[in-house]
Amino acid sequence: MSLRDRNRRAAMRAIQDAALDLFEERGFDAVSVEDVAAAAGASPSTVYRRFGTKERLVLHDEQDARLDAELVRALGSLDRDAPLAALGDAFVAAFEDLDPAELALQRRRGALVDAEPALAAALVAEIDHGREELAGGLRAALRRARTELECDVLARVAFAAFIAGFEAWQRAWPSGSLPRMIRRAFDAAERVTGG
Amino acid sequence: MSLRDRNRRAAMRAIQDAALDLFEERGFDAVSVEDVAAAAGASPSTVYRRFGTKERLVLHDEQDARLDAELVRALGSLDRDAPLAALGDAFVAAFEDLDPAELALQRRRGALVDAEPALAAALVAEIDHGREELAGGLRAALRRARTELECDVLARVAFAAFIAGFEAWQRAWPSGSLPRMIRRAFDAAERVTGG
DNA sequence: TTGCAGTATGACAGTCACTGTCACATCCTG
DNA sequence: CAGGATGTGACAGTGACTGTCATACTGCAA
Repeated sequence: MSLRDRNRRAAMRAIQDAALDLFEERGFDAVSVEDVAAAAGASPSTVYRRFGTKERLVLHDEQDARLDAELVRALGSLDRDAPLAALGDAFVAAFEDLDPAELALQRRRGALVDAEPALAAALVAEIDHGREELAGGLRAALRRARTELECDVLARVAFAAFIAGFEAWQRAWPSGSLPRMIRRAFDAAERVTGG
Repeated sequence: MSLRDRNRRAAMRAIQDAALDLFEERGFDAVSVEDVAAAAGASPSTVYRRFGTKERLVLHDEQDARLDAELVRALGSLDRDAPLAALGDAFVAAFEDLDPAELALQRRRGALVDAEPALAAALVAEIDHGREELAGGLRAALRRARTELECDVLARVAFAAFIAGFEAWQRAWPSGSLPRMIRRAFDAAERVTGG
């Protein structure tokens, strides 16, 4: 990672921090992107260049890369007889050993998303994009063992369990462990299907 | 249903028809709400009053009420030992015996949603709202038999299967039956879990 | 240290989705 | 036919987002 990249990350963190402060204080709707830019000592142009949309000021997450990597890894060596369990392992692994500061940031963002329908909508749309990529990967990895429809359903169920676990963790905050909650959600998924 | 209601429905259908025509012809982004209003012989004010957002010009569906009703019915007499199957029955029932014109409209809207990320995002958000309501209903109906987490996961898996079935039907168009595709998706859900 | 190439930045103008308001028309009801 | 309730269009305003351009800056190499 070059020096430029590091600078960019630092700048984005500063802007996101300023944005979260303002949103928590006044509410998402009552704060304009211009306000955020001013508070962060940047121009609106820069904010848009970095984050693209107002919603991504909240949703942007450096941690996402880790989940991607875990899922790619899981796809590489996938147990064809228990694919959901394997995907569950990947999600759990992606959220294990998280920095407490990172965990608090997750919680902070989650609280805003809960309070703001516009953020919830944007988050769901983003997640759906990741879900689609996973479905593609599963189709490739399970070409022989499963139908296209099964791969699609599998990807959906996996993300369904993940999100359910994440939200259960948020409801239980500050007690409870995120990876453990995700694990429990995957277990629940196996329990509620098939009677 | 009063005369006023009937008039309103007719007006909404006319506006939605005009909107779909324009969006298919020029693309969603290249058409403004003002264009739609002009084509439908109404004012932008009226369009916004009826539909709320530009996306809902495409997503609005009179059929939604039927799905709601079926889900409420399913919740009323829910088999606690096979809740996913019962929900599957409800989704299948909601899309059985559909008017061919209604079916074509479903397909038309689906094609636009596939082509336009903004529409996909709005649709996913709308569905997520329905999913949340179902989760609430399940918590009430299964209070004794299942945990909150299980109810949440169950609602998510049910909608996951439904959407997967719907999309499979779209991919297979014009062959294939929508209720049968939904049924197959629910079967797939039971197959891919616990495997 | 300095000069250079590539890149980030900020200013600006423009589009359009969406909101709220108000006067006016139109429609069921008694 | 008079009444209030309801629907409508015109209008002004806000703010998210886009594209462009000149300028400033940064990291690298000589």
